[in-house]
Amino acid sequence: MLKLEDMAKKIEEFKNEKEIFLEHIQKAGLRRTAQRDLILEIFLRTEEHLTSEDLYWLVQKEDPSVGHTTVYRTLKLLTEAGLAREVRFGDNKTYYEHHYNHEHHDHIICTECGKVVEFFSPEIESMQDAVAHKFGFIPTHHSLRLWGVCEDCQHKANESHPTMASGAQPRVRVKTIAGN
Amino acid sequence: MLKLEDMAKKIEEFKNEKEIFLEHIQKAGLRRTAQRDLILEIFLRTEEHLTSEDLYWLVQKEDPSVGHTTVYRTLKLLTEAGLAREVRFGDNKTYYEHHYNHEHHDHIICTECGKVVEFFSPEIESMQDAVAHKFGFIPTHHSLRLWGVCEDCQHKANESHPTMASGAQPRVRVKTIAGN
DNA sequence: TTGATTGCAAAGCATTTGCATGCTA
DNA sequence: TAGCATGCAAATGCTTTGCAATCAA
Repeated sequence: MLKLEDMAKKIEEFKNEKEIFLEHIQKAGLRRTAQRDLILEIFLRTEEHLTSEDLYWLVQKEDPSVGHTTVYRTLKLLTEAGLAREVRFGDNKTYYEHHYNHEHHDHIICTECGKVVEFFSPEIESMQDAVAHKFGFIPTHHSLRLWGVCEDCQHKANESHPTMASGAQPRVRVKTIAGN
Repeated sequence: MLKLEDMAKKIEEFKNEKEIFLEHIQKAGLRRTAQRDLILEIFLRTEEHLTSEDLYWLVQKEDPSVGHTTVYRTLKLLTEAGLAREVRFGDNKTYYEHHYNHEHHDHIICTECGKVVEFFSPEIESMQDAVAHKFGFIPTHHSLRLWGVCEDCQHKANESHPTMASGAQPRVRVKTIAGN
């Protein structure tokens, strides 16, 4: 696919997500505001896992008047609208990632450097549903996280290095193709 | 198996877990104290998912002089020793469950009543390992949680009822046999 | 005796809430 | 105009930390 087409698709996608958002706002009897528009805008253009805090600082750069609270509240709103998804990687922070128009996926997290790889396994998905039904549950959603040592960190294993547990490590998000 | 044998096995298991604990304490150059003994004791005899808070109150009943802090610190210790495992069900609390001598398992959580069912699926387990290796990771551990509506709540679906999101619901732990 | 352990109070941290003010529909 | 939204400060809830006193080895 051409770059131009990629961009066109991206723009299209943004438009759709904004429409979804406005629709949700209307249905819920809420109001469209400049802050919500800006926060959504910046959220959409950022293809990363980010915390409310992260997003807050990005928003700050464009409009320093926006407060922490509004970002929190808007992220909840985006989650309700199906545009964002909450994820946790074990560092006791809530990350948000795009949800609408994005394939569902799970995460592998490196215990050494904090790198996060996204993957998708249809087999695991269907077995999860099977298990849920076996216990009489109608499944709604799930969370699967795998932890381990990534290739890079296995090679660095000789050198001494701090582990993730011992301090904040930069988190890297690695885009990945489907798993199985 | 006779009840008597069950009890004998239980006692045996407790003894082992205590030994593990003492061993861990020794290896780490730490010290055995009355508080740690008591907290471990009560943790072991409680076959539930419990929070530090929960455990604190149970301990209080037997020794009101023990503080919150010590329970927190001891639970961390038990986790390091491999006797406890931290779990989260989405209500933003850290639960602890027995880990040593207990089969590894995952959880299905009812989104309506908060019921938690434990299950184990060897197939899912091995697929998880396969996925990790595919991405170059050496897997260490994982967390799989399924959410859905349990059988009871499906039947109650006609009556009006609050959802879990709208308030604290009693959490029930259901002991379960292996999943697949 | 030495240094780990405890309990209290205080601090942290992420998140939520109360409320007066501002703004959308 | 009605009432939702905002931003600040304060409150919350869970967890950790500083510290003086205590206790195990």
